[in-house]
Amino acid sequence: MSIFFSRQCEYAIQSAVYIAKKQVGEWTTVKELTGHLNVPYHFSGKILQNLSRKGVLISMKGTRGGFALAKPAKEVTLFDIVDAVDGSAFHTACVMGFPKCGDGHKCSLHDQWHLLREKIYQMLVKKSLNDLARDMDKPGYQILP
Amino acid sequence: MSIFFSRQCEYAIQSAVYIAKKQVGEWTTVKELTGHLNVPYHFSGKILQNLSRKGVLISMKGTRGGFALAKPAKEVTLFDIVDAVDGSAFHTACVMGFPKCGDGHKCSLHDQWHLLREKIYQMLVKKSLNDLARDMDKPGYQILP
DNA sequence: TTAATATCGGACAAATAAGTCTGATAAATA
DNA sequence: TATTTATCAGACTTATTTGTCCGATATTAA
Repeated sequence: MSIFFSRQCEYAIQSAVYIAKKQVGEWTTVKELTGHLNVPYHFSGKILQNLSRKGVLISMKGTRGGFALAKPAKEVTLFDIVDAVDGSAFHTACVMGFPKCGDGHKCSLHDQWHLLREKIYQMLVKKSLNDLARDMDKPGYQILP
Repeated sequence: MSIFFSRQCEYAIQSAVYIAKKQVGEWTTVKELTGHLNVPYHFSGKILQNLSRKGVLISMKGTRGGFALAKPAKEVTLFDIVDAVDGSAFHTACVMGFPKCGDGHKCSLHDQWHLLREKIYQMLVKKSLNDLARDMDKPGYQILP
């Protein structure tokens, strides 16, 4: 099911994109979010709480409360979300899991994989939540209902 | 721990590389394998049995038994191993997990990711077990003890 | 034929990830 | 102030992955 990110991380990304579509100053509740996304209600709560502990989101309790981005959507990258949820171990670990693989003893895929994962990193770090939200509103890109 | 492949798949790859270093006609036992690799004994058995069910390995019971490649190491690609263990869902699923992402409704990363995963696929399908075994015997590439 | 040594099959146990529930707390509104 | 509605914290359950155990079967060698 999940390919490169954990399922929790996929949920986090989708939620962040949804929230990034909102006007500045608007709050998004878990109820609204899970009404539009295919994410379990209580699990969503956990994920958003985690993102606000990590400083990606801010939260407000009470009747008109909810979650919002801690920074402008232009300044939050996809990598920020991934890093907050899954970490960035993919940047150092051997793709085939060889324990000794490193600069001294490189595995047969080491250099190739290094290049590819750098491209993946660039893809994540260059894409802001603003980019994502904008793209997914274009015709042919619509995904969220 | 595991980055792109499941841990079981990492074990399978490492085991396949080890076996590919053997002469044609030699059998490798689970005991020998787990003596050299950092893979749990009984788990290793399961993994190799699975690979032989999938036709990647052949097996022989009894005193001089063990496992061996079903085909010459030149003809077995890394993708064959990955496909046998983890499948090839990474080829079709949306990297951010958007349920409706497809040719009609592409997500914002769709095309970029398509390119990258094709490069990953090429990396896997172009690398034979023979290549891997050869590379990992070179100085600076040594990983298996 | 017997003993030793290997895979095979299935059930089982442990660890991790995913998902749920409940009571507490804080903010807004009546 | 009381009620409503939201997040928050932690314990809990379920599902999946990882890892273990044991008895059966097949092969070799004494």
